[in-house]
Amino acid sequence: MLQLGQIDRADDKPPYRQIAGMLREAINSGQLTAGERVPSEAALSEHFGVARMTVRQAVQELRSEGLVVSEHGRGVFVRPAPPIRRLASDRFARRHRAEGKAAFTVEAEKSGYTPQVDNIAVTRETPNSAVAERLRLSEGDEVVVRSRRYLADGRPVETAVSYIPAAFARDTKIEQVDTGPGGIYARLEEAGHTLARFTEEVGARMPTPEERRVLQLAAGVPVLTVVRTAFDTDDVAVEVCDTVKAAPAYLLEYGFSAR
Amino acid sequence: MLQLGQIDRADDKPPYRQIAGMLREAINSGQLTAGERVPSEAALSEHFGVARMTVRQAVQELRSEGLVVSEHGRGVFVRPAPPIRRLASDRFARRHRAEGKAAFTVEAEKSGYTPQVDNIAVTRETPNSAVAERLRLSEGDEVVVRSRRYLADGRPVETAVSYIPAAFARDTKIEQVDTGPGGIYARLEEAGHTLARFTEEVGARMPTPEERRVLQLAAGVPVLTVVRTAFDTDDVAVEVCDTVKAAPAYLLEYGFSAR
DNA sequence: AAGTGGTCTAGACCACTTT
DNA sequence: AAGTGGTCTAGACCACTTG
Repeated sequence: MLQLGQIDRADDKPPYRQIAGMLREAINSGQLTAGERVPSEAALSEHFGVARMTVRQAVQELRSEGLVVSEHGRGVFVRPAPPIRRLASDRFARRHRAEGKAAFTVEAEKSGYTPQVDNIAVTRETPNSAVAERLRLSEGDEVVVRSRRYLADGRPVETAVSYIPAAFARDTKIEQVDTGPGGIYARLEEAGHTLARFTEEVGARMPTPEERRVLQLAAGVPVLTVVRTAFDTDDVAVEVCDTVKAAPAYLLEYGFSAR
Repeated sequence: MLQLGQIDRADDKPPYRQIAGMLREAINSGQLTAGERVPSEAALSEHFGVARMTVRQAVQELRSEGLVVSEHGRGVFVRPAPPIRRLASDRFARRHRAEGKAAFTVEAEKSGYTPQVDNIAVTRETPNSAVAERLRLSEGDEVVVRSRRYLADGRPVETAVSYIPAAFARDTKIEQVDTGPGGIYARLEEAGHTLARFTEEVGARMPTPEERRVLQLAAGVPVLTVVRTAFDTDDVAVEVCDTVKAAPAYLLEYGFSAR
């Protein structure tokens, strides 16, 4: 059974913080390991001699740090660290497309998980200003919007929305649900837009409730946002891809020169 | 005065979520703008006809999303969006060092804020395995550890810890608090380690309580982590720099080729 | 002094999971 | 049925900020 100290009523830190601190320490020191159940709120409330609401406040603090997740009717558990997926910036290299593989498939093979894509939707829309600016579109130009969700071993890890100028998608499979081997980048290259370079803008924030639902994120888990723009050999922006990734599941790798 | 609806007791969503939803909507729709005060807990509790604890739970939800911040004795305020600092990957270009400017100074000039560095500490330590591995050090090799905190217009935005193999720091200013114009990269180059390339590994997570304190982060604000490794022209790793950035204040920009 | 959020109590009923 | 977390009530006292 887990050993826990007692509250010091003389301490200026409020009881709920002291309790949170002791539980955090138990997790960090390995007394409570990943997946293990934290003592029930009733047990903690009795052990520390405080009201249940006070214990709940302590647990809430750990939840918001992402240290534990609670499951209704089962208990509170130490969050197991998900396998980290390293994304190297060569994942869009032409040699992969030449083999008919999309970027997500390439990563999956390298990291050894089962890739899956669902919730694919394709529409045609007038882009918002951020997308229009990146694609240097004129007022009224339309884009093909491809949204989808990626899963690794059945767990959602990322949502992505691609925006391709409608003019570039004409007479290609880009506007169909199945884009064929190598994905949209392969289709763009066949249409004469040989890809030359990409830029990525990386940020992080807390997810919206909608994103939490789609990515099945526990409370207190942030997301990484990556907006990628693809340019062809004429330095024309041919695609903007807006992705939202479950932060704990990713490590992004970039390289650049000192010149 | 802010217009708010009423709770629907027949709705399957609990009252506190309905209240959180209405407040979130008021913020997103612009009825409540950045910096503005949210109605007091007493006022909300009376308006909705619920106990104060129920209102607090709603506000807690918004706090954990980073939408609002509360100030003891003053009220709850819509969080103003901080100015975003875009970090381009040319910020370590040699031309900047040649002008005697460190990377942080370069960004500051471009973005128009006042840069500041404090909490500088320099020690000599045996590195942990992650650092030792990146620097390809042998058992027992020491590193010079330089830690500091960066502020923009007086607000903490980033902490950084650099690890430089002690062998490379010998007879340089690297082990002194003031490293001179152009910073440690300029000193490394003077010592014959001309820089060739960098790699960066980017992730995001919730901050530790210590990081929240040092970066003065409100509850529910994630951090971006960037681990940069610098290589010289012989492809020897000469520095590892571990940084933790307040996520809302940053957008990282990277470019790479399609080859 | 008045108003604000921070913390806490001692209950209650509910929904969910497991036995 | 028993145990778990989820939600809620109706109070209380405190610390902090402002007029």
